[in-house]
Amino acid sequence: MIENLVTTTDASTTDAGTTDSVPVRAIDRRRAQTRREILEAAWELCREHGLAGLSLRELGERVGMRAPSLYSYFDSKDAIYDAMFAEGQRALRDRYLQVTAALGDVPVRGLLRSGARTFFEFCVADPVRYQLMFQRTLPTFEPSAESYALAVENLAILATTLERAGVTDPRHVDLFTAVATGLTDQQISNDPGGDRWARLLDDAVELLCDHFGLPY
Amino acid sequence: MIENLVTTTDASTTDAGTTDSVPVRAIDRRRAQTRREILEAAWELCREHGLAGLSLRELGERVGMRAPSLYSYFDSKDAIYDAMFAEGQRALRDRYLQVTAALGDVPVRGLLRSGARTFFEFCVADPVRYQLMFQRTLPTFEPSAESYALAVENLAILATTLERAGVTDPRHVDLFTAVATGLTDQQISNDPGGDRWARLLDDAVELLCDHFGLPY
DNA sequence: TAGAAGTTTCGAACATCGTTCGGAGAAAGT
DNA sequence: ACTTTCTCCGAACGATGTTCGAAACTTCTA
Repeated sequence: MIENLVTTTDASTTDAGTTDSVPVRAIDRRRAQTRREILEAAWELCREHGLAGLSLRELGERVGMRAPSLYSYFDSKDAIYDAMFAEGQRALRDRYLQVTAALGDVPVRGLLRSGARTFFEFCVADPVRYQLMFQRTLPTFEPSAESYALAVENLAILATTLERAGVTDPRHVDLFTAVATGLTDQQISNDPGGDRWARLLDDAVELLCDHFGLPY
Repeated sequence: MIENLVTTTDASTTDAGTTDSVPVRAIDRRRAQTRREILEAAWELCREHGLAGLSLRELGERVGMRAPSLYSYFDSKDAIYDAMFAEGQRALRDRYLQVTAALGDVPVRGLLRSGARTFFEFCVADPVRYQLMFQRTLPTFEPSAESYALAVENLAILATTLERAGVTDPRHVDLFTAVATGLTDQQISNDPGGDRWARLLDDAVELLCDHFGLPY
């Protein structure tokens, strides 16, 4: 059982996509709903035209308004990216917790194997999201403190998983993340939709476990 | 002696940074010189404002002309990126050949160690160049056939090096590149200017060599 | 229910961007 | 000296993110 390690900064409960806490007034619920629609359309457009190809006029059109109207929901274009970034981090966290909870008692190597695969498949499932979350590619965008905290939290979850598996040396943690992201990156960049590097994942984890001296 | 192999398309000989082949007419030499100046200024600006932050008006100003004048040297902004991409690939190839030539007869593990380190240090030395060459981040830019051929050539050099060291299994080649790029990417993204992942490089190569069953 | 307060929408406009066009001026070739 | 070629740039086009202000709509309060 994984208890409440959640209640730190903001975005307390797992609200599946909302940035603000759950609204009470009807007007606020409508507003939050529109925000969700905008973000959903933004994801679509980014997948169509690339992350940097997002146009506010086109985005507005897709949700039935003009570009300036978007500014009553988000302070800027980068604020939209920031909300998407936060959504991605929350989705990854939920996936981590979900997988960890479903696993129960599993040998340490299985723990690392499933951790690596969870990350890998999460990234491969949505390359644009991966680019936004892990590759600092948009020139003006930088995640806000709140969103960055979510990323830190996810790193902490990873570190906890590794520690639980007996990996304590920081060098080993770094090597593990490097190999996982390396395989992921190659897969997305050089064989999108395929499994050329996906097939190497289990072997790589096994190799690292040997190197770390972990039991089976 | 380099005779008149000029009349083909372009880029035949090793001209260390020029895109077109070595010009004979004075006017063409002047033109090539201006192209080099533009590219040099473009590198500078990209390092200052990020790869996507390059502005043609600002670029023109830095080389003493207005933005439209750049169009007599490059067909478009993406053509400038393409020339920079090609420059990067040529620089990496030269670095590869230079290191390989200096090595002479070296045990296979040393070969792989120095190959990985060459790549790593080349990338870390200029993150913007790395982003342009290896991360598909600019939405409209795609390397031209000529430039892409340089990238393929570099991959071939890498493959040859691995083969010479006894690594023939394609899965092993893929794993090697994934680990090398993974360490590189983490270093650039999460510890720029530091050596947090650089220190792991030799260990990682050694680990892979063990896994490949290579002699010492 | 009437009016005040707050919120949402959008046309117009600004600065900036990559890019095109056309003409002026310089350089090169004959 | 004449012609051809090339270089440079002001003006302008369409697109971008963003701001402003005035309407229209919604919500709250007397």
